[in-house]
Amino acid sequence: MVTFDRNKSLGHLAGLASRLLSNSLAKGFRKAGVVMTAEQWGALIVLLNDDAMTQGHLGEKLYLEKSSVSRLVNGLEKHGWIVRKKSENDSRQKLISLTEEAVTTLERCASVAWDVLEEAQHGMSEDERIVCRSFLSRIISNLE
Amino acid sequence: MVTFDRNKSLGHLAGLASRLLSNSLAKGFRKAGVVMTAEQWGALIVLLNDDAMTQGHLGEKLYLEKSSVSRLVNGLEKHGWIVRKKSENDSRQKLISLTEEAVTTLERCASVAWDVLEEAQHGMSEDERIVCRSFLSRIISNLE
DNA sequence: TTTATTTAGTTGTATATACAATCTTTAAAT
DNA sequence: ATTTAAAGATTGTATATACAACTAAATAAA
Repeated sequence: MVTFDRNKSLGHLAGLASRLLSNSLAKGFRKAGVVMTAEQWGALIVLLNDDAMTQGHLGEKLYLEKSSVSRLVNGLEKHGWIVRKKSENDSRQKLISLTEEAVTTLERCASVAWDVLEEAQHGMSEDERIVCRSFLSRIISNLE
Repeated sequence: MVTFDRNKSLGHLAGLASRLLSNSLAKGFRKAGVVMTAEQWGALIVLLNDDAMTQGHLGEKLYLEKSSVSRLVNGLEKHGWIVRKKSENDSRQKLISLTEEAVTTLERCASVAWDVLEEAQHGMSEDERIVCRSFLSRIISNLE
């Protein structure tokens, strides 16, 4: 007989924590008047810190398949948060950069994101938060 | 200026760890000759421990919307891993139960899942693993 | 230089998931 | 008893993601 206690499984816990975080972020943004998913938020933050990158580079940062990047960027473009520009050096590449509107919107979302992260880690000391993140980083590097 | 270090964000780390775990599981199953997603695996394990439950009950266990359960169960049914039976007490309900084939398949998958979880937690002591899971549980209960 | 290979993105297809709308059946209210 | 409300499940629609196949452009090989 297979016995696998799913409730104590790392996979279950990581998946659920991640999903609840994403859902809370999206709900918080919506309540603040911004229709934005957690994944879009993550991608825009990457672009905010390192603007005008190719889709391939964005995919490396987000650890996403190029096809997933393509569709994620489609959504960002539809919202008017980014623009695609053909690279002059290499016409296969498309450079993604944030619009002014995106920067304004991110300002509005930042406090929401902060609050959600705070709620998620409520009752955890700063040291515990650091240890928690280090465990997740360990898992990531183990599986990369 | 918004400054949000995504690389150190809990959301980023939890999301990526969860996604890598799911991908590794699916790849491991595929390599073992079973085409099964991590989510399907999770649902089947729930059913293995507590068979013949309604879709609503399954959704509670998995923390999924009923519409998501409906489609997840469609997939399981298509694979021949579960059957839907109308409840006799309440004809709105559908009782889900595992097939023999599912049990056999789960046996084959169990060692793969074990190996992936082991790989993910490589270098972590048993105590650390427990602490890691408790952190994730804390996050889940904070957001629930 | 012509051909073969690699690289960057897109599109097809499939599963995962949420939210809203709908349908059917049961339970509650009048 | 009839009407209203609630509950269980499905379907429509949208985003997220992976994998495979494909297109176009740049590089390497011949």
